[in-house]
Amino acid sequence: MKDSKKKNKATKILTTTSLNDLVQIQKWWEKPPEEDNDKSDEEEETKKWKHMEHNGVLFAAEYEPHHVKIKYKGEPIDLTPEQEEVATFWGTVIGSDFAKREIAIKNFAKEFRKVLPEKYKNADFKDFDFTPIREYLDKKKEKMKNKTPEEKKADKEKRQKLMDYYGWALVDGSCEKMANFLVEPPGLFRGRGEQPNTGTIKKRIYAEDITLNIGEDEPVPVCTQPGHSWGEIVSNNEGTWLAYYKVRKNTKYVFLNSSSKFKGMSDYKKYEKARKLKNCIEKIREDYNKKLVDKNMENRQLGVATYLIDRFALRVGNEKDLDDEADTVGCCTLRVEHIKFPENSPNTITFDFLAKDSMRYLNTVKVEPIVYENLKRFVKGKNPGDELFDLVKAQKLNDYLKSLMDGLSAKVFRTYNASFVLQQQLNKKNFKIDDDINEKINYYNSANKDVAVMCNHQRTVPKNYEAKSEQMQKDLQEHQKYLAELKDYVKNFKSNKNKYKDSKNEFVKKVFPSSKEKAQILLKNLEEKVKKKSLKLKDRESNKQVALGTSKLNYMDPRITVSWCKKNEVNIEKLFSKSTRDKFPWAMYTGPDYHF
DNA sequence: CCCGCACAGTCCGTTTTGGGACA
DNA sequence: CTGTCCCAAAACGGACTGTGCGG
Repeated sequence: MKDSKKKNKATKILTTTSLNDLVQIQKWWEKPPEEDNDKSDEEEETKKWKHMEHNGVLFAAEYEPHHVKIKYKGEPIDLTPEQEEVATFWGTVIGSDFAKREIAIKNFAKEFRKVLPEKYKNADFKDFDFTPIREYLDKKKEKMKNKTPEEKKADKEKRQKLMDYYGWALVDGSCEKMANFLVEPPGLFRGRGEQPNTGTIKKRIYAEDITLNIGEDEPVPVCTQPGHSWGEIVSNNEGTWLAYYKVRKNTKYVFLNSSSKFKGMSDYKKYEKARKLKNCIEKIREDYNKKLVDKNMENRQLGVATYLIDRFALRVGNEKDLDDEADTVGCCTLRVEHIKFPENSPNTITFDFLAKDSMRYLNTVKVEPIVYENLKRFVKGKNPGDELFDLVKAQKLNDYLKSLMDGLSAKVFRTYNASFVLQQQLNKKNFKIDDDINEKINYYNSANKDVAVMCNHQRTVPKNYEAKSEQMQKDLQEHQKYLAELKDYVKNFKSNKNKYKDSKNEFVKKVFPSSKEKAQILLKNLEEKVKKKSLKLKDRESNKQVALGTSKLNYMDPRITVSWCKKNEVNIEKLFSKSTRDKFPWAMYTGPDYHF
């Protein structure tokens, strides 16, 4: 058979060759991709690869019935494996915040009823008791936890084997890590915010649902799902995806990891584009400022919308399908109800709306008088639910931006603003080489924080945050007290010798050594410790609702960070984790003089 | 008294998968 | 609209840290 021949070839290349031999880093950044000023190259641009092979995707394991019975009005009921699987979906979430949400309950109850035997079709969902399944799952989890080290090691090796087999793709001569290869397992859909589909079922995906993308003459990956075969095999080298399938309306792609050439190059281009914007930002601001006083209302709205995107790093705001998606907005979809004009504060507006991921954007800001006047005018005579920019859609705004700069779109402003702010903040302070490393890191983090706040990157405060904070506060105070005592002890060593005794309270073991030298060493260490604790506490508090990672990974030009680290002799590992460094190989060689 | 070690709880990096932009 | 890719927070899980105990 033709296919089995191909199969062998795939196995041969990707599994018999040592990964170390295959991973040849292509240093594409040594010859950075040019802006395509040469039109004849455009066709080449759309072809992303010549050769691509991989081992396909891995499916979630088949459902294994556990035969634990849920109860209906206190009585255990028999379920088929199919019904039991659905019941188990709920079993895994009961007790969580998710399972308490009204939409989740409503949607799941409907799904559950669909698969139940006829006699329960009109049953009240509240009469079902899933706790037996929950208890079973908890026990299972406990068992997993209590595995012997040998068993755990075996599990790990098994996972690693799968990773070695599925986790890599061969693209144009280099072996690249994949971002994902496991097909999303069946379960409950967890929408964010008031997502209308929260709690509905994500069906099991079969090989027939998968479309694979491989090179024209490459071997077809082995389908490891018994009794099934791939839906479609294509060779589309205008895309960078390796496979896709649909979960309801959403297309799920299998892509390469962010360390790959595909991702790295487009990241590089993204930041170069943002730098290009930096070079013509004055001209662009001039242009949209002119629009603010244009006679044409559409142009005015265009001007104001662009102003908001530039000044406040708003997203563009495409239109959404509210039947399937949560009611969240961006700039062009802002409604009258999302903006307030606080009394007695001239030229001040308050934004309050749900943005991407249903994250609340609440911000009171000063704007130019002409912007203020315009906004007042846009809301006049409209209902709260009416669109603020009724004459401007995302498409139109981006068309306008394109006319100002080649390749400009709304999101470029976010990248530009984030990188610009980081660079500015870092420039503000000059460290001496031997300044405290923790202070340097802290300073960088606070610059990072400014960016995150601007981009509205939030995180939920951890459940035990307050309690932990209080404890840390007390701990710090005790250490400070001890520090003062120890200082005094050292300073008046002889006379104080009997005044202080070693002691231990809840937080700190106080030691007063009998020799002055020992006390001095201790003092020095303690000073370090107190400083560190104090910094950490401050950092923790000011970052409690801010997520620094998103801007670090997606918005701030990594070369700014690398350059700053070199200039200030800070190890990059202090600021970029392993995977972050792997994501930005092209930025790691940046010198200390780089400027965004 | 001090040191090493096990254990638990927390922290933090990584993975997952849902949301959004834009051609 | 669809197709593709970038962005996003939450879930997850392993590493770290600090603590208490025994030798």
